[in-house]
Amino acid sequence: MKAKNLFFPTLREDPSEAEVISHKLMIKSGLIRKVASGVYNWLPLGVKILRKVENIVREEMNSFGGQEVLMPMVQPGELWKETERWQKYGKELLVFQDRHEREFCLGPTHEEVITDLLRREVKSHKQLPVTLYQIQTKFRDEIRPRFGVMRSREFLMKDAYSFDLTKENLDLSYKNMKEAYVKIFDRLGLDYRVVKADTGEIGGSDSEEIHVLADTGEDLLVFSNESDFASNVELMLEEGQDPQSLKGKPSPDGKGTLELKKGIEVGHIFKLGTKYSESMNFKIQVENENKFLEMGCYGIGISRIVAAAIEQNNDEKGIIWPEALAPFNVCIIEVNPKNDQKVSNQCEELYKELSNQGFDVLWDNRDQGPGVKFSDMELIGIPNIVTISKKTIENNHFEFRTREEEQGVHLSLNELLTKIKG
RNA sequence: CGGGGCAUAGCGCAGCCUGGUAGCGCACCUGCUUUGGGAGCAGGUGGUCGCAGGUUCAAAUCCUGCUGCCCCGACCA
Repeated sequence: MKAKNLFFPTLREDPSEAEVISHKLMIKSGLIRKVASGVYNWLPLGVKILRKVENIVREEMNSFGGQEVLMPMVQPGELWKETERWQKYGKELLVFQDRHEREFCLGPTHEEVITDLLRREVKSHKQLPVTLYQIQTKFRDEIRPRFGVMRSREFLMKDAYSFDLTKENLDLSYKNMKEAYVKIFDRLGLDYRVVKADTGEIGGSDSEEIHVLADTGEDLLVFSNESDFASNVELMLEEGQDPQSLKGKPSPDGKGTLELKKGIEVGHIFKLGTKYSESMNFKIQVENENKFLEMGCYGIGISRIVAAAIEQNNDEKGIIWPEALAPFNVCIIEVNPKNDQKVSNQCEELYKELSNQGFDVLWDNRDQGPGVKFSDMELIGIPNIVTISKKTIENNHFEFRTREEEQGVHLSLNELLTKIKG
């Protein structure tokens, strides 16, 4: 893509509305703009990154046997009354009436809708197990939205639901999903941990969270320094206990002592058991018995991952995208093309060559000085930077560096291609 | 909802204390120059000072109410 055709309004100064680094950088680099508190526009560059995350999640969901569906954002009140969450979910549930004064809510999650869907369609154990997922916009009327898309009211989420006949099979589906999650977060290239978690309002038995480690995280996590014990502190605290008091204590599994770290919750997997199948009467006959379905639910905060990735990967110049999330693989900085007609020509050639090789290239052909181009490309975090100028043409080479390097190296076309392929 | 802060040009801010009809930097427009790290000079465009009411000869400035936004807390798949 040519930068002239990309709508990415970058800012020179820090936006006054943002406090945490990821929020500042997302606004500054033209990924998002605020519409209202906790509600954001995603601009082209932001959408590109969102899609990268989505696609990794989608690929792994599919390869682990999940099937994609799309459920509505607007949900009828009756379903929520069946599970009694119409009352219990609290004010986070944004409710309203349609013109016929029927009650609806904006979906903060989809257990009710998916259970309703499957109880109508699944009549035999032969149709099981089934795991469905969607990537869709959720709305939770947070008491205090904050830190941009990190804790917004409207956000993009992948939510998956598994349906099994027995607890043993639920265990398998859960384990399967956990594997998929590990695969996903490995591919995303983030420093993350899987920790034991509270099951909270949503109910159920086992539950684990996936956290991206970052000092600005809202959750405190405890780890053993010797074993793989890891938990959200919530689970370890007595009433009124100071989390810091856990530090240095022996790990509950008897191996090592505890240490604390902060994390951003980006995924959560649950064994729901029969909580929803019972309240919504979803059962299937096996032999002479009617059995309630064993359910699991599995969330990933897609938009939150974008913020978490930035929180973990930035410097004073801007974002440093992990390869898997970068909106472009390479940018070509065209330095002062008016100096020499050949500059643009060579940019065009390289642009075509790299594109043909399957790279997503951003050619900065804007009518700007080199300083602006370098700063912007660094701000938006393109991992590989190629510079073409009168000088590089006279010397018959390309200048190349990665986002994190200060100094460039001089390369031939072939060397450049190998380098970018990494 | 409790505590704190902010609201003045597209963005970042000053002016407010001590009332006299709005300013700076960046951006934007025009021209010339410049061209490897956010260019220079000259000229220019752009504001119901968040909204409503009050005090006053006169309000961005003082008073009251409201709204929005941010931060801390409570809350939170």
